[in-house]
Amino acid sequence: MIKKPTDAELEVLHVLWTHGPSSVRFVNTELSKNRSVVYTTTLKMMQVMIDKGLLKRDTSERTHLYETAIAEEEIQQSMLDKLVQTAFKGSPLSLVLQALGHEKTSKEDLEEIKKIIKKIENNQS
Amino acid sequence: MIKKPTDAELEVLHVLWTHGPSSVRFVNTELSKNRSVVYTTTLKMMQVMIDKGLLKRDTSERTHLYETAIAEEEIQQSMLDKLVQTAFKGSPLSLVLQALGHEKTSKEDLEEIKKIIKKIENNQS
DNA sequence: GTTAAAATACGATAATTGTCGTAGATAAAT
DNA sequence: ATTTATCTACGACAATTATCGTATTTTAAC
Repeated sequence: MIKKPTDAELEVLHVLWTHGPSSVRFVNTELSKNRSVVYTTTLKMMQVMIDKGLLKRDTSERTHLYETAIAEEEIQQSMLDKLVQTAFKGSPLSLVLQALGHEKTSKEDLEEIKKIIKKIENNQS
Repeated sequence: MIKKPTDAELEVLHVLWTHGPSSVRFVNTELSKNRSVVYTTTLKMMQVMIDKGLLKRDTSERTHLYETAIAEEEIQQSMLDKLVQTAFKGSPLSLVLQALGHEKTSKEDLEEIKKIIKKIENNQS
């Protein structure tokens, strides 16, 4: 079972997923674009995330390089599952409908989704 | 902007969404089916939720009746949006694909989704 | 080589969340 | 009417999360 990252931890993961292995300095700079956060706060958080097994790091150089220890898809899935359970009464369908219904989904996106559906249908039959 | 309910608060909301206006006693009994929780804990939580504006209550009787102050859809949408931002790089499509890809979606569910897609397409053209 | 800049480590604290016990009020049961 | 059960209010505390300051080390600049 995956321990759900906190909101602040997700922000860090987001940076690492997007930019790959990074220094604390870089992550902090990215976070600072959204909100005010002190360098050592980011450092401390990322150290805690090491302990939790959410991150790995290379300490061979003075400036340590951090990367995610868990695949993005895995965490996404785990958070999706959790959201379905807690907010959508256990119904993934309900979640998908809500997502489609209220987002202004583009034509291209709809095509993508139809493709996936066909794929699933083929596998089922 | 809606303040995101905590996990424990979501459990309470879940009960109220499912069963409508309820007493603390009833909510606590429901929660107890899943995990061990003391009556006053549930009471305190629901009182806090009143302060946060997540619940309303009728205090005209000795046994207060609580109900949700925010529509289920609104909270669902707000949590979806948040998840999309934090875990899916801002792409609702990515979330939907992930949800469809990993869940064993039934034939019936797929039909439902196709219906929604058609509906959206019609509105767009 | 001394100073300045940048990095890590880590403890302290604030803020939030979750938990529970006790007190007091009200109603029901006997 | 006294006891018992049930309810609310609320303070206190533990656990988790988030934030930051200080100390120390290491590199770079001068």
